[in-house]
Amino acid sequence: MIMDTKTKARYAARARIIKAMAHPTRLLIVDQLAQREHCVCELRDLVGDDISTVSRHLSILKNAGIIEDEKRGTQVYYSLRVPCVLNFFGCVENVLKQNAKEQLRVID
Amino acid sequence: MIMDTKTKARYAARARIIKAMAHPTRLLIVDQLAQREHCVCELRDLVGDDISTVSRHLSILKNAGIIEDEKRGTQVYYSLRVPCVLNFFGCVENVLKQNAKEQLRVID
DNA sequence: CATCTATTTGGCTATTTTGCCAAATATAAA
DNA sequence: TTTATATTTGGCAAAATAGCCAAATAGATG
Repeated sequence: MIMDTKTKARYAARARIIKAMAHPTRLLIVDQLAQREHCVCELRDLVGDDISTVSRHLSILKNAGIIEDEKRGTQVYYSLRVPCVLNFFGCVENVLKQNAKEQLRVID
Repeated sequence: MIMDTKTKARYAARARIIKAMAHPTRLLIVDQLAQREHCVCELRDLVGDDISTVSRHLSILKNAGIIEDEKRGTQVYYSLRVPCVLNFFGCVENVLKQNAKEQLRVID
């Protein structure tokens, strides 16, 4: 009972979105943008990486449709396009907490 | 205003969880396990990949704490440990729908 | 126009991820 | 014990990702 092409494509599309979130720096960026829009240089200061690296992370998130940009003068401001991605954090914390509990249980 | 080590570690931990989900096959597996537990060979039939590949995907999900396993006889049954990951799907569909809308808008 | 600042992109290397095959392991059954 | 089935693991090669530097681009300002 192998998957048809259409179903496969659907999962691939979903994975692309999630993959865009699957990086520490990009999670931090999303977290920051949840509060307010930021320009690239502000995010570089927060992240501490080379600005070209930050720009690449931003383009990955933008490409996935998670954030959007607006150029104002010489700066580019990024903001969260789909706030529901913030719901990920709650569940992720949940998983981490469960894992920690399990760790304790194993050690005992 | 660069990040401290602790904060960095927190985002890294979160990213590890999300990365475990960031693959089409693994999303399919999570989706299936949401309905009921499955043994590896059932999942292999659904996925269509080599069984060693499926096993590796399962170990990644298990390692992240998203699924758990139980050996019964010669088979290993996997089940969802943290159902809240299913909430991801709703938001991901949301993003995909928004992206499609934007596509339409651009074409017009 | 020349220059400055902010951002993106090309190009490169190092690292990680993927997926297969073959071999190892574990349990059940003959 | 031998055999068969289910699963995991080692090892490899191909592909994708990450992050840096340097160069290109774009807008603002003198």
